[in-house]
Amino acid sequence: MKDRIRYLLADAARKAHQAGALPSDVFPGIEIEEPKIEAHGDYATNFAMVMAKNQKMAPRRIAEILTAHLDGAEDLIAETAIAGPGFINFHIQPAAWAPLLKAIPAAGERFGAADIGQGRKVQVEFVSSNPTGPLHVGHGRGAAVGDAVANILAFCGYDVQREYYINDSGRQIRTLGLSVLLRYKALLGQAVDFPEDCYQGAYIRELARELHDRHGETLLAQEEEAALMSSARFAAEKIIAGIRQDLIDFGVTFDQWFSEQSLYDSGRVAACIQSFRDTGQVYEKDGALWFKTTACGDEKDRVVVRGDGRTTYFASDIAYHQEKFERGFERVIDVWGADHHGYIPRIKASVASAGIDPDRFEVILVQLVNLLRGGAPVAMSTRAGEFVTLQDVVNEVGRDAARFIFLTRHYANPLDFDLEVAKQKSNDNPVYYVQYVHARIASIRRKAANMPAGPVDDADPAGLACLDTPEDVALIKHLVRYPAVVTAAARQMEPHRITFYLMNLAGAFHSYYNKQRVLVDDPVTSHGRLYLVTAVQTVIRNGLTLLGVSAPERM
RNA sequence: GCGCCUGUAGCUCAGCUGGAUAGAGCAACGGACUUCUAAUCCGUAGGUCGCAGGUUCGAGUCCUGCCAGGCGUACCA
Repeated sequence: MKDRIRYLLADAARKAHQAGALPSDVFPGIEIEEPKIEAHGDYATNFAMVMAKNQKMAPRRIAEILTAHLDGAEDLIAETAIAGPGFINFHIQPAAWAPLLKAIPAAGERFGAADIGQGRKVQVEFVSSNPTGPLHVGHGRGAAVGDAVANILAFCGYDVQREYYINDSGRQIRTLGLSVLLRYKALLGQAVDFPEDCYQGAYIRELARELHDRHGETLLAQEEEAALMSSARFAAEKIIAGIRQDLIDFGVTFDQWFSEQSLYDSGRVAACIQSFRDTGQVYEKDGALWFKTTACGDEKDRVVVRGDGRTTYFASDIAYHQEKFERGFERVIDVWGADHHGYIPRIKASVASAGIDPDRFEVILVQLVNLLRGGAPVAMSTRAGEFVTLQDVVNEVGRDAARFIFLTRHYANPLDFDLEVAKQKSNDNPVYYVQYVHARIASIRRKAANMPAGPVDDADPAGLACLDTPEDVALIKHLVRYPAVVTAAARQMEPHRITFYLMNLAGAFHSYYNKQRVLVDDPVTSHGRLYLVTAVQTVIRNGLTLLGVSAPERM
């Protein structure tokens, strides 16, 4: 619809210039917007105001000239008006709306998609929780955001790969191994001193029991280092398997699980460091090896190899991100917790050092989740092992409610997640409000199948012509907006735009439902309205699918 | 100190990359079920968009400076 108006305006501007009414033939881009106020019409443009300087004319005068040269628009535009400092407002013919619906069943589950990716390869890396414990709610938000962003980009024509990076190397894995090994020894009757910096959670004891089930008492006979590594490997594998299952239960799957350790095993980290030595991007100071990240805007240089010869976490990160780009991704997107924001400059610096445009590396920083129960904060201490796991939350409130709520805020804002509210099947809980639309329409369609209203999936011009009440038009206008919302969500990587759109569309539908009966005595009207609500159902389902939320037939 | 994020109705938040008179939900108050699902709808009320400047025809939106809150600022991961 906007494109048609844009075309008409461009045509009018050209004709006005040819007729000598406009001095310049240089025209700015045409922005069409939807006014907030109904009296300002269905669409409006600031076109006349934007070109005022160039044309050296008053905006309102230009608007008059433009509207006078609008041509061939009678069946589309009922009325134009010039308002304020020079807006042109367009009132669309009520009958012009309904035919737009035909695009929805025509595209079906692809409705809303625009090919802005054009097959370009994008990687979205998310969750990537350390395999030292189960996922908690914060990871759940990252999972919901990452998965939805990946869905949206894929829907919009990108070739998307989802990846989970496993930090299965370094000191924390040793700590995990030690924690489990100590609990294992205690289990076998040895007196052990359990240090405070070991993982305290109950799941560590559980892992120790499983370690015993698998290996019996054989680890006691091994040397300390060997036993520790056995314990660490066993525990990490178990935990990763648990994380993978938790994510499956949450509706999230990955194309690849990438091991940090593999970067060391393949010699990739060492090669990376060597190449930086060769190109002089690293230097020695105080016995350590430093990377010149300040050259790319970081506030200080960063250590890649410590004085004791061990590499830092940053070293493998450098190698990892270079490896990503070598795999051919045009864009590499990492979803991180907001507490990691300080790492962006150094990773960007490392990417730039490898001769890659750092803008191709993007980070989505997801703010933290405050878990509440009935308004009261739930204790979340990782160190003490007291935290509510993602699995607990999914079991308690359900996958759909959890995922939807995670996406009801811009990710840059902290989120209060109240378990009691998430369980409520009321207006407080928007997921049911949206899903209810789908179920209600499914119910109408079931009923219609038993009526002589005829087939509903073909557009009947007479039926469409019945869709001319203000309620019909309001609903159609909502549906027409959907593709633009998807495009904006993809460009900005902001899934919450779809969430809010769906809540608004749901409101428009529920309102319609209470005002207009779909199945009425007149079969032609019934047909038209059934066609309309079926289109609503399709858009609701498409949107929910992008968010990873189900669209139920019954509730 | 420095860096990033945030500040919009009593509460929780949107605001389509600068448009016209500021938008929802919750909470409050008053209404609507003999009907395709009341997990719904309709109405009333609620605002100095943190503060102060600046940019221009026009600012919640962009720029600068303050104020407040969160997070970060390791040869930790």
